[in-house]
Amino acid sequence: MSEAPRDFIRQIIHDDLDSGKHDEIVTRFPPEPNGYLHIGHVMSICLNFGVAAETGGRTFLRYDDTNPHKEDQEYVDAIERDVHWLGFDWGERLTHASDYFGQLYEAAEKLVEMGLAYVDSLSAEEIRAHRGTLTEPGTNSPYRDRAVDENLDLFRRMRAGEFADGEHVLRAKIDMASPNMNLRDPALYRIRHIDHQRTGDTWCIYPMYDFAHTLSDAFEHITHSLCTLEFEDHRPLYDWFLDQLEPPHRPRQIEFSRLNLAYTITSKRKLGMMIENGVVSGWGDPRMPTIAGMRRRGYPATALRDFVKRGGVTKKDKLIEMGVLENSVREVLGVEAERRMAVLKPLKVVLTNYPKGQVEMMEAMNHPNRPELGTREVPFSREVWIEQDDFMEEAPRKFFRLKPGGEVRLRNAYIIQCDEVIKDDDGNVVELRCSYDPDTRSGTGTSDRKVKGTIHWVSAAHAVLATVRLYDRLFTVPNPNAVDDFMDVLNPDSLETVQAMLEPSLATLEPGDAVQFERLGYFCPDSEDHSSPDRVFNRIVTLRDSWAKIEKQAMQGQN
RNA sequence: UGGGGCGUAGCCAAGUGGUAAGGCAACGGGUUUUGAUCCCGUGAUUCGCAGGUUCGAGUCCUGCCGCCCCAGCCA
Repeated sequence: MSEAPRDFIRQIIHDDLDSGKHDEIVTRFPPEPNGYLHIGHVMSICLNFGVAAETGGRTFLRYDDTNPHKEDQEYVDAIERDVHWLGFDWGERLTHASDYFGQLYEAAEKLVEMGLAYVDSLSAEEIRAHRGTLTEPGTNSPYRDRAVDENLDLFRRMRAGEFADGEHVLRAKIDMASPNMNLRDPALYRIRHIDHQRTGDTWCIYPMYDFAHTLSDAFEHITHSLCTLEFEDHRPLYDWFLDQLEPPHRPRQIEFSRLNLAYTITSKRKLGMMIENGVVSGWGDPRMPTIAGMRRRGYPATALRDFVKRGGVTKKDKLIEMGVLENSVREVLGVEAERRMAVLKPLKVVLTNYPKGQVEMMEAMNHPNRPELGTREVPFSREVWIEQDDFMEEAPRKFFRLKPGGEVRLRNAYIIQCDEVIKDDDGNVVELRCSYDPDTRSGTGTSDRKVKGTIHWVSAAHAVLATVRLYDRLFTVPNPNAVDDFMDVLNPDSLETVQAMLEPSLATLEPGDAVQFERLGYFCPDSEDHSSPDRVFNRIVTLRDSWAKIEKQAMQGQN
């Protein structure tokens, strides 16, 4: 058992185990299948499955499918795939609120019989008007004191389909003057003549969240029902159901704060709008904060779990910087990913003193800190591609790369010197003529002279072409949730596509394999669009880049 | 302005009356054929503010301030 951090929820759980209140911890992850799971859900999944696993308990994956109007099978399939991919297993415990529709209905009748629920025939608008406001108490519905028999009859006829949508609603009879709005006679059942994805047309009345969720928890013997802060006000209602119905197992609801990531949005509605408007390609677009998107982007599941662990579990509103997530991703990939060379924005270099037609195979380590991963051979020849950014005609003093007359080491190969810069009619640099020093070959060279910079390259004659997608944050402000219209703060440059040159060994890389393109970042073949002739790579995350910082600071100093 | 929560460094976060852990970021320095990795070092006389209790307060009490959530027949 790993040493998990003792956040306030784990403390409660351990206290309950120590005191003998519970012998076994049972939790549940209860998504509504009306959208894809996102980074916020990752936290809930890790928490629910985590605390149970750490204590030898069990976790249910339960679909909160009480509103057939919004739900779809596509989402249930995606949810299962995503939870599994994240590394969790619910075993036999895959359930649905709809599994309990029968028991839920019976419990509702029981409340009616107890005089604790009534059928209200007011319209939705009238009910709203009777509810009062945050500072003013509500007023009782004229139907509030219907006799039990009449309520029972009406409720049964609601179920039998005798009424149209909205004609009646079953309400709990609690307190219309409660300062807690959730206790002002909340709706328990509404009429919806619509097929349910699982129960078909068996039902035309569907239970509301509070009622269904509380009882589903009780039915499954959930010990700790963990949810987010906005449900804090619902806890008195949760407890009210338990107090009145007295199920044999009494769950406890505990709330924690959501995980918000800076520069992203997690509202299903808003993510859906971005898809509709073509801002992104779908729920699994690599820029999306969905599990599907992050998986396609190349984020390892272990990195996501590590990220969530670093965030902690508290009740404080949080907006976590992207850097924390990126750090988790780099930390995992830095160890696991093999190194390769690729040039994203190619500039041709001709080695004028290198024999035409000659090819040398250069040995390169697959991982500088893990020699056990071995080496590979990379072909070297007279013409190579280097990165455009690695050459500057008028370079600042601290620029350690190539400049006219300057020297640089080609990684795993030779030291070269820039002799001539060739430009087109518009003055753009299109080619560099350089000479190499034969005594400086990596590993076997006779010269031990050193140069300040080392750059990556790809032999032009052997280069494998690929489309590489470079991603950036989707929004330009840290908290797009806080602006009037999130579409106003979209980052227009969240996707850049380049035609890159890869070293030959990359030709056979498959989706699912992540590698580091040295000096550039971590990349992986795209799981949707990559194929053997038409290679498509995603940049998962860049490497830390202290040169970029120096450059930025220099720019700011000038302005 | 009713009710429910939350305020410890730029972002997270330990701390459970005994003298402010840790991570990320930032900033210095070292190693390095990735300006990566790795390694070393630098941060709170102070915990939203003001009083009070106490030998002693981030922890207890009082008042104030700020932020978040709630008026779906959504979850």
